[in-house]
Amino acid sequence: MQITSRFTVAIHTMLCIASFSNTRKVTSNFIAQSTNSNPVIIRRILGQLKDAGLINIAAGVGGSTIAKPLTVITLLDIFNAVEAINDNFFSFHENPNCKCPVGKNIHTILDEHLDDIVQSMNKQMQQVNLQTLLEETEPYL
Amino acid sequence: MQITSRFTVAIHTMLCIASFSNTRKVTSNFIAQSTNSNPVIIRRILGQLKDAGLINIAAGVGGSTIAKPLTVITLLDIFNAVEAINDNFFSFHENPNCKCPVGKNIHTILDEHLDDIVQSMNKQMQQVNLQTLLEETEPYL
DNA sequence: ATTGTTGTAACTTGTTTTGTTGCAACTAAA
DNA sequence: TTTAGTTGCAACAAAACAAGTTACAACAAT
Repeated sequence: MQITSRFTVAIHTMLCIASFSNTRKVTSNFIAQSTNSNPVIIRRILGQLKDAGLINIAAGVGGSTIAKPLTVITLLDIFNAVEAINDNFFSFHENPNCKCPVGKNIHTILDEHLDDIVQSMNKQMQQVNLQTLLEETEPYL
Repeated sequence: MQITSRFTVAIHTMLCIASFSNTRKVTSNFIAQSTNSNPVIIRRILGQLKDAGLINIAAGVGGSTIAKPLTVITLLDIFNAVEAINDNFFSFHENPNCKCPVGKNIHTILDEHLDDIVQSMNKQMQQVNLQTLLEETEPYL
């Protein structure tokens, strides 16, 4: 069980746009080459990032730009944009036996604790913003 | 993207053993009925829990028991037992373009931050032990 | 008009999770 | 020593999902 590569590809995508959109047109094809992925895969991710309000996409002529100040975009924003889970990070087996006291209440017992885990993950993801990542990239540019 | 139900089924399994093993024989079949799963699925999970040293399984005659004090077994122990990831919770797309400064360094840039996220998740999982969960279950027994 | 791009649908491929069947090995008890 | 109930495991099937691919209409600047 792993978090999909979509998350890190989306971060990679955001970094490409942030790094290059002021000097060249950043198309799905360009990003696909940098990530070693596929333009259509990237377009799907770009669409999600746009729906989340993180980027703008130029229709027709092409190319994407960042839609917000880099300091306010965090890993959590990107994660939520491309991983449509939010409330169901952990999954349960369906229809546990309601005649068993454990089976009957497993959801009630676990929900709060699992939510705490998600919250602590979210909190840590919020600590990292795009500006920071970009600064860590810049020595290599 | 969701964490597999194996995790919550494993917690459910541990709770069944903790709740019932002193009054009856807790077999894979019994647990399968409580979780609405399959005895073989449960046996696979039981095997992982045993390998992690969390339970004992009686060969031949059958039935499982908890192998450690309930207070020292945490959700993290169970998670690590059944989700064989540990170091690769987040995944990357393979072979990013090493000619692109972002592609070339994406791993270096992200690894530490992603590890922080995993660590904060682990830390929260360690906050919840089986004893606590059992006490929360007991009102329903 | 032409060109390059996006958005999207439809399909394929590969992997993983979950379920299932079958059976040898084992242990306690009859 | 047989019997009954159970585990461990292999092999396979089914379902779900991630990722890749092909194709094409819609679009906007030149």
